[in-house]
Amino acid sequence: MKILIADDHPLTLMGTKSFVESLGYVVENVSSNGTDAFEQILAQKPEIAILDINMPGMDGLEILEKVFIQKLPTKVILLTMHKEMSIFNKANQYNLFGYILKEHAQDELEMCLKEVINGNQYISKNLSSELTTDNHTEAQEGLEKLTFAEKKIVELIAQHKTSKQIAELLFISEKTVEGHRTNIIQKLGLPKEKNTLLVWASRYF
Amino acid sequence: MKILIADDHPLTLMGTKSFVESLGYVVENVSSNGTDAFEQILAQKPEIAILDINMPGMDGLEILEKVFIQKLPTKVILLTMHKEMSIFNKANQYNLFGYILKEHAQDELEMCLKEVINGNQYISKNLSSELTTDNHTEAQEGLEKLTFAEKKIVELIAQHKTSKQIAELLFISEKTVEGHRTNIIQKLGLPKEKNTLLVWASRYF
DNA sequence: CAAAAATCAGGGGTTTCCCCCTATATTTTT
DNA sequence: AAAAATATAGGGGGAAACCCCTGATTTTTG
Repeated sequence: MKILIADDHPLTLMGTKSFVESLGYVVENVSSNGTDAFEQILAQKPEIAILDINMPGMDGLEILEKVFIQKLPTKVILLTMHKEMSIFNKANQYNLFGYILKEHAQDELEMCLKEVINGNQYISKNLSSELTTDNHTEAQEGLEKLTFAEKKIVELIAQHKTSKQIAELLFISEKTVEGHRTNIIQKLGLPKEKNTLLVWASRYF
Repeated sequence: MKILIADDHPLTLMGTKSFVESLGYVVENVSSNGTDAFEQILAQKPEIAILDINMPGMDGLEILEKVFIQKLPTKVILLTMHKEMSIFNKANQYNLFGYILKEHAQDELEMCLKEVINGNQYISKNLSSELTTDNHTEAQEGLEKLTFAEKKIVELIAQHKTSKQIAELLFISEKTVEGHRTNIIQKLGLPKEKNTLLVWASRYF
């Protein structure tokens, strides 16, 4: 039973590792960034991967998506601070095995591992009650309305790229980028002022 | 040598605890919220308290302040994700003994503990290089360079007014506003990209 | 399969920001 | 008194953002 744990915060990584080990499991691989974690999943094919959602490079959600698409045998447990239903919903499309809030990890991780090992899904009990009190959703709610291509463009706008530069980066026409911009503004419900999208992206992305 | 550790994330708390213990120290108290942590400091008077800054109830900074005001013997080490100079500056007014970024905890905590036990202050080596990207003070410093008329214009830019609208509001020519804009950008040292002033004003004003 | 959605691409237009330059009146500093 | 800073204002121009409109291809979904 090989278990991989990935978290970009070293202390949390160590904490998770020693906690899982205290439950009697063997942690064979640890990783502090998403890209490395996925490579290890590819190479080592661990039975279980406990992944933080917020990581540099590739986040837990992206790894889960890749694992699902490539039909890898690794069962993914997402460990996160995010109580948002949106992330959970997204993750749930990719055969997610476990979803646990970091705050309740100590109470739930043991049960979760047992269930996941038996092939069952385990979702944090506290999720349903807490996802009502969500804080910074204004931006994330907006982002959810966007398609993948649109989100990519918002990301580049936040990096102060112009439509021309974005077009070059994505190998598409400047006109396409402009079209996306118009749609994004529409979807986000931004006021009809100049550069509101730039300001929005700069602030919330 | 009694050490107290407080962190609201159980996994990070455990990680920090086991790491500190692996360095040969004894952790006598742990706490997952600020209020409880301070009560334990009051009751147990540990030599050292390693506190997370972001905690519910009372944060690390508030605890540090109380410890300082009440002249408690506990030496406080703040463990944080925040690279901001502002927080460090505030903390430094209260006889802060250690300031470590979570990302570098593994490299620095051992040295930090040694120094703090010897009565010395230890500040994260990585702080100095990273605190250049401080937001609040940088903005305020920038504003101080501006004249009264320029500040007024920045204020209106932050309210999403265009140069034309600003001109009408201030009963001056649009060209004057544009001239001020150019000078403001110059004084603030903003990069030569479009709309940087708008983004700057929106964010920092 | 058919409908809907996403992605791509173009024409044409307006407004805004920002740049270059110059210039004048007033006030402040040296 | 001379120099510097401040606030004012103008000409002209380029780049970008955003608007309107249309259309095609591909992918997803019912």
